[in-house]
Amino acid sequence: MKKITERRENYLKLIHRLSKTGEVRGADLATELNVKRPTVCVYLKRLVEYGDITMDELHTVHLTEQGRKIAEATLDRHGMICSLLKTLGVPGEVAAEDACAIEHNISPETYSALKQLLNERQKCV
Amino acid sequence: MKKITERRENYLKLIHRLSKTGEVRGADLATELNVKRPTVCVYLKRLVEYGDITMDELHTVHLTEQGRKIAEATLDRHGMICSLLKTLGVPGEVAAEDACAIEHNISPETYSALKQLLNERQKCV
DNA sequence: ATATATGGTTAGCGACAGCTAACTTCCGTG
DNA sequence: CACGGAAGTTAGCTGTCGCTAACCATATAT
Repeated sequence: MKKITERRENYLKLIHRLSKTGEVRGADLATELNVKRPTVCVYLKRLVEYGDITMDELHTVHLTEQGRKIAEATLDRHGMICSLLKTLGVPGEVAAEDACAIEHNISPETYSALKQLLNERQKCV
Repeated sequence: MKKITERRENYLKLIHRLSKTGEVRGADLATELNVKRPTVCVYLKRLVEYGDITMDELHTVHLTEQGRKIAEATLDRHGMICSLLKTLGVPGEVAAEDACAIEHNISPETYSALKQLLNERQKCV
C-alpha cells in the first residue's frame, strides 16, 4: 500500500472535498493545489497505481474505498486540529493553515490527547 | 538569508546541542541524523553559505550568531510543544517525536496560543 | 465546418536530499 | 618511520516534486 505521504494525503483530501460538489478534473486539482496541470497529471497516475483512485474514460477522478479512508482520516485530523486551535483563540484563517501543516505528522497518542483536550474545551462552552 | 527549511532547523538544532558537550564534527552529525557522512558534508557547505555556521581548519563546526538564533528559536518551539504534549498525557518518547514534526510549521499565533495553554496547565499542577 | 480554447499528456529540465564508491588527509600506534 | 583506520570530500547515481514547451483531443461557437 506504499507510504502515505503528505502529498498523497493532500491530493486525496482535496479530491474528497471536490467530489461532493461535482465531477473532479485534473485542472481543478491543479488550481486548488497551486500547481500546474502536468504535475497533477503525473501524480494522478501514481495514485491510480496505489489504488487510491480510478479514472474513467472521461478523465474523471473517483476515490476508491482505500482512497476515501485515507482522505477521511486526514480530514478528521485536520478538522480536529483546526477546531482546537480556534478554541485557543487562533484566527480561523491561520488555524486552518497550521492544521494543514500539522495534520500529517501526529501520532495516534497525540491525536487522542488533543482530541480529548478539544472535548473538554468544548464542554466548557 | 534564504528560506528556513525544516532541514536547516534540524541541523542547527543538533549543532547547538552538540556544541554544549564539546567539538562538533560532521561524523557525529551524520550519526545523530541517521544520514551518511557525505550527505552532511555537502549540506554543511550550504549552511556556511547561508551564514549559519563557520568551519575552522580542523573542520570543526561553529554556530554564527544567526545560526544560534535559528537553533534557539527551534529548540524553544520544540520544548514548548513537547512539554505541552506531555502535560496532556502523551508519553515522553512519542511527545518528543511529534514535537519534532510539528515544531517547524507553526505560526506565531499558534505558538502563542499553545504556550498560553501550557502555562495554564502548568499552573493547575 | 472550421477555428479557438480548454484540458490531458508527454518529454525534458532543475533543485533537493539521500546514497555508494573512491580518494585524501591526518593522526595514532606499533 | 610506516601503516591502518577514521573523518572529510568528490563524483556520480537515484528518486521526488516542481516547472515549461509542445502535442493531442475534444468541445463549443461562429
